[in-house]
Amino acid sequence: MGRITIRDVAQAAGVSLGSASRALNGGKHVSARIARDVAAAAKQLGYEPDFLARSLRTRSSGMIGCLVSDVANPLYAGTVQAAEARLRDAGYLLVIANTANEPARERAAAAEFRGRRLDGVLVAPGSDANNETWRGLVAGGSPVVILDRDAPDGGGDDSPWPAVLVDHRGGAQAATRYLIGLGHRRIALLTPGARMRPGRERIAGFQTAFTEAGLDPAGAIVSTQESSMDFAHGDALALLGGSNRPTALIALGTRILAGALRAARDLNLSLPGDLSVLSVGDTDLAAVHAPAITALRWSLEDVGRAAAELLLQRLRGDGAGAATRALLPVDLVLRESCAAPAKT
Amino acid sequence: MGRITIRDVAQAAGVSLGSASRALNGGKHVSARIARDVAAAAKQLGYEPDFLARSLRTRSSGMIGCLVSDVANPLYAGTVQAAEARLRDAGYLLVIANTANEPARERAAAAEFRGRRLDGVLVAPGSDANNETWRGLVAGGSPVVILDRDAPDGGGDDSPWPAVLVDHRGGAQAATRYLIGLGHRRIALLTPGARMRPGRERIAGFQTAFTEAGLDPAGAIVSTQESSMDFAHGDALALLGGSNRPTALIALGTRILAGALRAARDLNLSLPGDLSVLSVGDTDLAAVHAPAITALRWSLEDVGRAAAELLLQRLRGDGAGAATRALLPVDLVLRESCAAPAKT
DNA sequence: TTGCTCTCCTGAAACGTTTCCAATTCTTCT
DNA sequence: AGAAGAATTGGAAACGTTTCAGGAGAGCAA
Repeated sequence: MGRITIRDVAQAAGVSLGSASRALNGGKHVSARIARDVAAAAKQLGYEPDFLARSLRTRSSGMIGCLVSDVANPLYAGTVQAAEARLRDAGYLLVIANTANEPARERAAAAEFRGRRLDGVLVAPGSDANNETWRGLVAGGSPVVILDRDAPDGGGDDSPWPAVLVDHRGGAQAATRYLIGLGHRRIALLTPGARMRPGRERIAGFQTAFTEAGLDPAGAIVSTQESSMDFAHGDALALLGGSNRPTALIALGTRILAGALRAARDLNLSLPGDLSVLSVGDTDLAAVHAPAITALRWSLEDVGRAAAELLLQRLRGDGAGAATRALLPVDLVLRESCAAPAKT
Repeated sequence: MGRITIRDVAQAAGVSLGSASRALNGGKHVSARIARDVAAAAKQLGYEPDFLARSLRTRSSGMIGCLVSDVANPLYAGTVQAAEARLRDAGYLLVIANTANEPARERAAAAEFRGRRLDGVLVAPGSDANNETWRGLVAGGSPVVILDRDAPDGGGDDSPWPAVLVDHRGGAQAATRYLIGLGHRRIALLTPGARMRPGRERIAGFQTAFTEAGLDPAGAIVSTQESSMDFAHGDALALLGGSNRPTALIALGTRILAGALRAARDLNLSLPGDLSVLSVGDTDLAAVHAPAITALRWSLEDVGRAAAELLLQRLRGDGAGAATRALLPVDLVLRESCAAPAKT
């Protein structure tokens, strides 16, 4: 005695297979009597439809893929969670694939997704440059929504790729302006490399703020690094220990920020007296550190939700008139870690 | 012109459907010539097998579900990531379902998993008590591995449920012993409620350490709370502001720890002079805080990996002789946040 | 040569749905 | 009343794969 199929339900209800299917799917062209009988039979037998069979027939798996470099990174985790919530409400399941920033894994995951006939993909690859991955995803034919990355062919505003972007440029610019306004003239930006959009945009905004203020751009010190705490620690030590050290620091995320803070502590620099620190991304660490760290904040939930919404739009088919991209704002949360630089 | 099926491959190679299938699956009873021709044809046509159709026939979806209360929580995210890596190497895709601790969502997800014919499930429900969820999962017939939770019917060591457990009891006991050894006699434990295994075990270990030291158990103050920063902040304020305040604090995770640290700062208590603080879970915050927080640490990666391994074992069928549960150790990482209490 | 086993191969039957097509019944209008 | 049209229904085909039941040769012993 195997699983209960729709066939059993039809038999129990005394109707044909097709009618049972129509009745269960609430389709039209079903009499009230049959609808009732089938529903009753289904309930009584404890019938549960088989998604696999259904998918095979309808060519829609009801699953969305999520290609992301590092789910354990809080910045992604929050996004994924929000997207999952929205998608599951819409009846989709979310499949995640961690790429650990390895192109090979990205390609493998893209191929896997294609074979599994996923209905759509949310993607934030480890590098913008990796065209292979993009091609692989597109080949599947299902809609793709990009999470805070530039699409391969011209990231212009008319790019055909639906995307959810965060206004890192505007945020970085606002933060830099703020520090400049406090009197800082040498500011260091510690960020993961320009390999990806967030880093690129932040650097652009950072430098724009300098030039628009008519300041010597040499004061805008960009230090790119991998997102490792130890690495950032070493770099920050070198940066802050040298002569003519910056008077303010903009650091990305928990890890780099942590490394920078440790370095400041090692050098006995007090915050914000000797050094102003500003965090890109409002983490628990920034909020609770003493002194509390002024931070750029954007909503991870909004990113996830917007991405899900954009994807659902495409899946429903009304992709024509709808917006193709969303630009989410970044706010500057003022706390205690920034002040005017010490007089020299 | 649609997708390329195995039928096209067979035709191109000039063999029958069945032969093509066997050739591609590397099965026996295939001549070298056919194997070669089929492989060539498949490659030339760019054939990619359809997992859905295959699944329907083989009754194995190649997917593992992961039911977890909060993926955005770093404690879970790390585990999920490690599990995903191991499972994907084995050819499985990981499907996540966030339950946000709502039993209704848990039940819905369990039903969804059943309908989708997932091959196995990794589960860490929001509450041990919710038998509905368990029943729903089991009904699917596919193996279930539990992540750091007690199974419903008697969590004894001979429980039939494969599980990966973390030795929170041992960890809490060691931490408490350490604080007692420093001279503390009033210690507060801030942890999410006893609703779930980790909390229960920690409380048990905490209290055991007191009784085994022959101390007044009234000194072991257990303060349970939801994992919200603001909540913990308020509670910690009340706890530390009152008369006869504890001289040491054990706080769980980033959020509660952050709340507690904020409270200590608000009350102008210096660490570790006025108050010793110990973190359960080694987060970035604990590592970088000034002073650095002594913490209990266990490996999230190991939990995920072990769970995946346990599940794969079942899926391969050799569940009989294999170990049914793993108990992972918890280490005490000594840092600067604990010291002997001030003399009264 | 005959019978037997063994290997390789083909054709067809599943897996559980949805959906198309044709057949039937029920309305409704002239 | 008769017929056109709509609504409902049953049966079968399809989705793309794996696997089962056998058939066609080939090798080998008698």
